[in-house]
Amino acid sequence: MSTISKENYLKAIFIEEVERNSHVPVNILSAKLGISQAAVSDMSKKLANEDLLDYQKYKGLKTTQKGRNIALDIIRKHRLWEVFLTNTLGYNCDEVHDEAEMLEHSTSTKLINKIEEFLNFPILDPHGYPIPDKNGNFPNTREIINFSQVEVGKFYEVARVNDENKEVMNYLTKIGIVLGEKLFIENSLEFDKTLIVKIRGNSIAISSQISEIFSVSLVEGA
Amino acid sequence: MSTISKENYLKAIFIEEVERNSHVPVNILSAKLGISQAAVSDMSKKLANEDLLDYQKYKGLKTTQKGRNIALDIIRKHRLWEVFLTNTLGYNCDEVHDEAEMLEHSTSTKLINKIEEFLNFPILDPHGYPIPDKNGNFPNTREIINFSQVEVGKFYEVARVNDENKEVMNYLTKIGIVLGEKLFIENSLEFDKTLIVKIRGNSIAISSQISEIFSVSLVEGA
DNA sequence: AAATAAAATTAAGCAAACTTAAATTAATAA
DNA sequence: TTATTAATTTAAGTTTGCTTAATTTTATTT
Ligand SMILES: [Mn+2]
Ligand SMILES: [Mn+2]
Ligand SMILES: [Mn+2]
Ligand SMILES: [Mn+2]
Repeated sequence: MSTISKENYLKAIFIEEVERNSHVPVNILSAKLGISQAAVSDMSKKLANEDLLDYQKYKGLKTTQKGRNIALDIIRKHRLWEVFLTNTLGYNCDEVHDEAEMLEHSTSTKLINKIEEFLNFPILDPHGYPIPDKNGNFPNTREIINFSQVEVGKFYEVARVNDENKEVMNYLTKIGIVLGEKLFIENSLEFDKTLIVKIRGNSIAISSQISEIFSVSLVEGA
Repeated sequence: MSTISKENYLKAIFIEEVERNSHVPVNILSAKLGISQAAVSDMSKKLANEDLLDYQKYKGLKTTQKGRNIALDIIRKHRLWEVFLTNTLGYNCDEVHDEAEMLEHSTSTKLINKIEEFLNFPILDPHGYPIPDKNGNFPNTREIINFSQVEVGKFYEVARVNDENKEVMNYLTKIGIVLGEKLFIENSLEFDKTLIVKIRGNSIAISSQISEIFSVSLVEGA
């Protein structure tokens, strides 16, 4: 049986396994969910018994096809709610994540399909993450790279911003890193990978830690 | 702490205590929530300890001011969601109750206030129940009476239909008892209180059991 | 008023989802 | 390779919200 807790586990595991392209260590998930490792270990066994996780002791966690279907369903609900809150109700995009984190578990398939239609089938959420369709398929989107991978002398556009930490989001917004914003890479400092970036006419420095948490797409011939 | 379970208890108790105008017996709540009497008895103690219920052994249940505030908040969320599902997303009104029953527990104050504004501050839900405002006050509405109280020879308009039983709702819809429908009381059978009603040009019989589950308002000088 | 029935409570137990502490396994470093 | 550290699992215990069964209280009949 699927519960709120299990849905949160499956979603977090799926997102993490895709990013790492391999099994997710228990301690990573534990930190991400803010739940003890013992509890994660316990729950993993249960999810594996329900054929939702591929799990062997000490080998980390990965969703099965069945588990992935649930994860994608929750991700779809989460991201569509975020669009609804932003576009229809006028939320700021740093205020939608926590609401969506709750709503995603109280939303029937019928309801989310109606919301999707009402919103005119958006393909990206307010932070730039892609929204799976009702069959769990992601839309085709522009190629994006993490900001730490940019090259000096090129133009980029902010394409995706991490949405899980409000403090971080606020900081990014303050320095002008918001979805769709254009920027030019002026320089990269050798010793610590700090990037000097021209954005809205100002030159600012962006530390390597900050660079990790947002992504951009290349603006051709700019 | 307020949980989904406690919210459901408080809402059900409040609605029932208002209808009865007195404390709610444990067995009634038990039946209404589909939970054993033992569990209700247990939970009542906990809610009373949190000063949410006025409860003494064997004396039945009633919300305190504090409990009533929570109940009204949940009722407000429930009914506003029902309006949203019906008016904005095109649900039939017999399909909204179960969805709202879930959503009501995953909705922040901020969110429901935005929804209310988006819907232009409706005062009735799709079944004719009044929606409390953000201070927990009910709107002024037309006087309504239960259909079992109507008088022969008068015109009425359907003003409220029970929304908790889908089967019942479907039946009512089938015989034409839908919100706003006009009807004329032709006769009342002495022995079993069956009412003969002219509705949409047809005369139909409505049993006393059916009469109990919807309400009407008098149409003056019709 | 006593007997019976109904309602409510108490008792005992269970499953879910956590916790902390102890034990075990795996990874890393000397 | 052995010692140390880090990651993971197991064990034991808690809280919430239920269950059924037994007991007690209250209400209804006779
Ligand atoms: Mn989010
Ligand atoms: Mn969630
Ligand atoms: Mn309802
Ligand atoms: Mn509910």
